[in-house]
Amino acid sequence: MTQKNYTEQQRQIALFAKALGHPARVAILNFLAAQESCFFGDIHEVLPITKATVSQHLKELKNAGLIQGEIEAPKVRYCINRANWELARKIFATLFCECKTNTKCCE
Amino acid sequence: MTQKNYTEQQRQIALFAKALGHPARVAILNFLAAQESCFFGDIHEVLPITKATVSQHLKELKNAGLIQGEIEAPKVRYCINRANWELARKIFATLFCECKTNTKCCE
DNA sequence: TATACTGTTCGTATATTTGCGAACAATATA
DNA sequence: TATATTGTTCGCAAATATACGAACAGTATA
Repeated sequence: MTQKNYTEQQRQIALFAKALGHPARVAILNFLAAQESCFFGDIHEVLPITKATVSQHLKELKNAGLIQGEIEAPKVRYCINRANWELARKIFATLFCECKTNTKCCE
Repeated sequence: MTQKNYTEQQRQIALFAKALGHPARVAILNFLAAQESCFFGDIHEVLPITKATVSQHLKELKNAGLIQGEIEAPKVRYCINRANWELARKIFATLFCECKTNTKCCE
């Protein structure tokens, strides 16, 4: 089989999508997107999982570049990474508008 | 801990996102979205993985509702599920537009 | 300095994902 | 009827993901 690689765009979409691929992480993003920023505890409070697991999910979202956090001792403040959030918005919009026959999209 | 469940919307996003969470599946969707429909073999031809694995990825996309396939003996024709494609487009657009301070999005 | 508070990291168990070759099923063709 | 073509399914191995409690680290407070 010849070498058929995936494009950078495809890898980037997959990376963002993977981060969005768990309800807890979607809930975290919903929560963060609805406000300027908030503390870890506030996020933990609205989720049905332990703090260890919340911390893990936050780490993944951070690795994907969708959020960022900074220490504000003794708490940690989290917020959406606006630049990448916008990038993600565009990249997903592009993907879903690449449909040949759907007259309803891209309007 | 009280019961804090995820919303249906959050589960749906996670479901779609999970399906998009692998470059091969993104490539398949790119390929399918660019045309009316095509056969399994055409998809396999542009991917760097074996047919067994391609078949598996197609199954996942089908389970997520993003594509559909029908037998056209001895081949199998696949295409985007336009209704759910549009739903996905909307649901992702909504997610990414729920940002409080980003002036660039939702324009 | 001791204690409380806030999160992260570690270790572990379990489940899911990814990928492959081989076997299989169904139809088409020689 | 035998053989080729087209995909799917099976069985397996390796890698990742998910979740938890316990331990830990850092700062604030008594």
